[in-house]
Amino acid sequence: MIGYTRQKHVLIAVDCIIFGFDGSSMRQLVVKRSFEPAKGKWTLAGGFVQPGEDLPVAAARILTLLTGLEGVYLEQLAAFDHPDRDPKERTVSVAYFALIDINQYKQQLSNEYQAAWFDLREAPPLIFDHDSMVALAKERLRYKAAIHPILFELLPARFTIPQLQQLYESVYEATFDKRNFSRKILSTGLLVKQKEKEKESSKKGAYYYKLDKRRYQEKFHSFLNFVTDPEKLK
Amino acid sequence: MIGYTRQKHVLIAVDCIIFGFDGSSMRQLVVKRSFEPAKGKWTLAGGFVQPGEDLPVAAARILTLLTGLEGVYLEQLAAFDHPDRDPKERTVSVAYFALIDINQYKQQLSNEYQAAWFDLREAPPLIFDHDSMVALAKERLRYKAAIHPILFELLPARFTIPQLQQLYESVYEATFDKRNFSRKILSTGLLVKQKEKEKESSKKGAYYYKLDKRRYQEKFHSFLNFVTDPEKLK
DNA sequence: TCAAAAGTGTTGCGTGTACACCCATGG
DNA sequence: CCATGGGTGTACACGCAACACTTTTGA
Repeated sequence: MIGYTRQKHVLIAVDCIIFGFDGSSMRQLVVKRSFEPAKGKWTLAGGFVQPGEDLPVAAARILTLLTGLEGVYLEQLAAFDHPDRDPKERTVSVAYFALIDINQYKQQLSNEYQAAWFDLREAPPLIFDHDSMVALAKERLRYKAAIHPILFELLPARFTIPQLQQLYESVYEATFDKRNFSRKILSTGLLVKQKEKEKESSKKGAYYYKLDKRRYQEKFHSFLNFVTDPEKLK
Repeated sequence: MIGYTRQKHVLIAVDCIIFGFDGSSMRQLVVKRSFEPAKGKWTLAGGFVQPGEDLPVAAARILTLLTGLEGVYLEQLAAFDHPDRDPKERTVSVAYFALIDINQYKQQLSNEYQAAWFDLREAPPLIFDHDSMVALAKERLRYKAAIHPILFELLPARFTIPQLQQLYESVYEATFDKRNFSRKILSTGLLVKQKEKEKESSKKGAYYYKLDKRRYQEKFHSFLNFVTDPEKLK
């Protein structure tokens, strides 16, 4: 407990792990770094926190800059600060993970930043400690999605139950029984059936559903226990 | 994405929420701040991260300084950085929460720092945003303890099942059925019954148990579901 | 008419919960 | 001998998992 003078000052940055779902597998958005060190290498979207900004604001700014989207799901993951994580200067980075609807991203896409979506299982190595940030984010996503209905953030406003199941299956790299899955999902009372069907991916067509926003807010903190097997979480 | 030059540097600090269990209720350790601003007010144990230290090392250092204990359970909670959270200078603080055996603390107690244990329900207001750090830590503790067997960190090496139940009851501010509780706890296979009994708090005496360290490591990530009612978690 | 995906019901089993009585002992 | 807290067993209900067949329709 020492006074403020003579304390070392550090840089403070934010890095975003951005998840999306392309209809069949989970993807993450990474960019090519535009400055030294490690220029041209793949990296998480990130940047320094600006004066007057707090961390969530900085994370949201970076996300909007890259995707054109606002109001997306954003959650603080952890602070990373190994003194030598950035070779140039001591930088503390606070990682955030974001869940976005990949279709909206496509509409907004500007090619200003060299960004690319990679399948989570085939992503290239990233700079510094970004790979461990991603690993932690994947773990947290599984953990949280087993308990709270956050995966809806990855889908468009209208979606079908088979699409939702595909999403859960790719997050957990597992398969679920479709009868049990739909019953469990519907029993939450979170979904509202629509009159229209999605007819592209099958002949019969699957009914669209929408989230009941009111119940979603209310029930967000409820345990849903989509995944019971503990091994799938760690 | 801008170069490093001309970026603002900030102070980086660590604050520790230290939980203990006195046998009947949950307590937290707070200290009187020894320097301006807010000198003399109650605050979390904290300090600036020193050059060459990373965050967990700084948190452990602060904890050892205050309690004399080493190797205690320590987990990163979140980074806090409202630009005006510290009135003197922009400081990013990373909060950690610690679980310690309060009896060991008493043995090690040095009065060098003006520290005090408060019942969680009767703690005084703390400076800056420390109250919201504590609130988040309480939430995280409940959340995590519902899933992982972390509360053992708050007990001595030998403990009885009634003591353990008292601990869970004070964490969740609820009461549990003792028959169901002991069955559930014993079914984890985490406990080893001892031959001796604890005879102070009852005439019959309650058997001591110890943690099976090997199984504790193995099963740490398992769901235990001690608390099923979702309302108790948020 | 057939292939491909959507949708739906039942049963068994295991886990959680509610609940009541006996045991050991110090005073 | 009695008051206090410790320890145990059972029955019921609910939730989860396993499992197969019918429906729709585009090609």
